[in-house]
Amino acid sequence: MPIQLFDSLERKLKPLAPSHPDGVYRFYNCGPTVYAAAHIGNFRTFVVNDVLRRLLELEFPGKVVHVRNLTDVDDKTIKRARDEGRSLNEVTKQWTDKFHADCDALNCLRPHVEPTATGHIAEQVDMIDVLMKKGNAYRAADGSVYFKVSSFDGYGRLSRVKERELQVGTALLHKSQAVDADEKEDATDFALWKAHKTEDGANSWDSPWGPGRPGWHIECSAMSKKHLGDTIDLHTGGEDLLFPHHENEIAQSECCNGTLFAHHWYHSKHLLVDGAKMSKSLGNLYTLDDLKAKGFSPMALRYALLVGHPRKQLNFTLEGLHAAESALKSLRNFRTGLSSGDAGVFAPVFAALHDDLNTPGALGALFTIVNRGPAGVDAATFDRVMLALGLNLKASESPKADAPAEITALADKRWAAKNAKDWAAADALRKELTALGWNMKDAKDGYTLEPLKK
RNA sequence: GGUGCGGUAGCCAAGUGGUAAGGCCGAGCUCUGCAAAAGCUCUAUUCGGCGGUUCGAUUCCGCCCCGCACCUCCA
Repeated sequence: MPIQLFDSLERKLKPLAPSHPDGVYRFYNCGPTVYAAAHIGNFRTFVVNDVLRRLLELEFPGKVVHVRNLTDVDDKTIKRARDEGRSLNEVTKQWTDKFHADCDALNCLRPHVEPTATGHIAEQVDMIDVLMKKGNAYRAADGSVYFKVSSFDGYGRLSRVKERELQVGTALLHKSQAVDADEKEDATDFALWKAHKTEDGANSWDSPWGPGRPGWHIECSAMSKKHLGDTIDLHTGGEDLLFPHHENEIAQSECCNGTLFAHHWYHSKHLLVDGAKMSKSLGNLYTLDDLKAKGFSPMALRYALLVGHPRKQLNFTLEGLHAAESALKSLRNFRTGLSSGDAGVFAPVFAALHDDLNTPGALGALFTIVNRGPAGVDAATFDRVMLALGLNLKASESPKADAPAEITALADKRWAAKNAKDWAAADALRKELTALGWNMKDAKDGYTLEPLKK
C-alpha cells in the first residue's frame, strides 16, 4: 500500500511518488527561525515531518532527499542579537546548536541538507534579479524590492486568498496599507529584499538594489531550487505557513522558474496546551527543557505529540505526557518478551501510517497487538514499527538518578531491618524515604532506589 | 466579516452506512511481610442538539448550538 497524504492545495489524499525519472523523492520542510529555544508546538511539526521522512525512506530506500532550512536572519534574530549586544552569528549559532540537541533528543533524523538563509544570499539575489527582469517585482524608493502579486495569476490557489479578500471586512487590509502604503504598490505585495535600516546594524548585504537583507519568503524558494531543483515532490510545514509564506513561495518560484514548484503540499496543525493556544502570557508555552525539568523523557514528548492526528489540533496536557510515559513503558515490557514470529500482524499499524499519517490509529493498532500478548509476535518487525515512529524505547527509560549518600544510608538501614524481620522499623524507614522523595524497590537480593515523580 | 477544522467515556484520542480501536486515570484480583514493579480482569446501549434520507446513521444531508485555528513574516 503506497503512502497516501493529504494535499493542502488540491485538498484530497494523494499517493506519494517521486516525479523525477531519477526516482529521487524531493522533500522540503520549512525549518525553524533560530533565535530562541523551540517550543513543543514547533516540535510537533518536526516530529510529524520526521515520521513522514522515515516512512518515505522505508518506501523509497536511499532515494529520499530531505531538505530543511534554518532561518538565521530576520527581524527576530536581529532583534535578539541587538538586545544581547552580540553578533547575529553568535546568536543563531547558539540556537541552532540547541535546536539540533533537542531534535536529537527527540530522535528526529537530521535532514540530508540543512541550508541557511545567510549562506544563500547570492542564490536569493539571483532569483530576485530574475523576477525583476521578468516584471514580477519592482524596486521601491527606499531600495526594497517587492513581489508584484497581481503579476501572477495563480496567486491564492493554495490559501484561496482571493476569495478571502473579496469579502474581507477590510480592517486588516487597512492596517497593512497604513503600514506599507509608502513603499508598496499594493497592500498584498510582499518583500523580496528589505532595504537596510539602522536597526539592522551590520546585518546587511550588497545587492543590485542597494544594501539590505532578503525577505523571509524568498529564502525557501532559493534554497529549495538550489538543493532540490525547480520542481519538488513535497513541501511541508505548519498550518500557519500556508498563508502567506507558502503562497508567496509558489508565486516566487513559479514566476522565476516558469514551472510547477511543488507537486504536493502538506501542513500539520498546531498544538494547543490545556485547550488553549500556547502563549507566554498564558504561561503554557513549554520547551523541551521545561518538560525535562519536570522529570519527563524527551521520548515521552515525542510519543505525546504522535497521539493526535497530525491534521487535527492536538491538545497537549501534562496528564497526556504521563500517559505517554506509561504507554512507552508498556511497549518496553512487551518488547522484552518478543522473539521471531509473525510479521504480518503489524500490517494494520503500517496501513494506518500509510493512510495520511494516521499516527493515533497506528498506535491504537499497535496496542491491540500488545494486548493479545507477545506469543508469536515478530521482534524484528516490532522494531521496524518503532523505527518508523522514531520511538527509541531504550532512550525512553527514565534516567537512573543516583541517590545521595544520606538516602542510600537510610535504605541500607531499612534493608538490614527488613532482613532482621523488624517490620515496624522497616516500614518507618520506607515512610521516611518516601517523604524525602525516593521510592525503595525491594528485589530478591537487593534493592534499587528511584526518585518519585514530581 | 472571510476561510478552514473540530465537538466520541473522568482526561487524551481513532474509526465506520450495520450496530463504538487504543492510551491514561480509576476499581478489583494475582504476586509480594509492606510498598513498588509486573501480569490479569472490569470500566461509553452510546458518539453536541433537532430534523431528514435509509431496513438500519455516531458515520450521509439540512438547520441550530458550542469550541478552535488562519486572514502578512507564529511550526
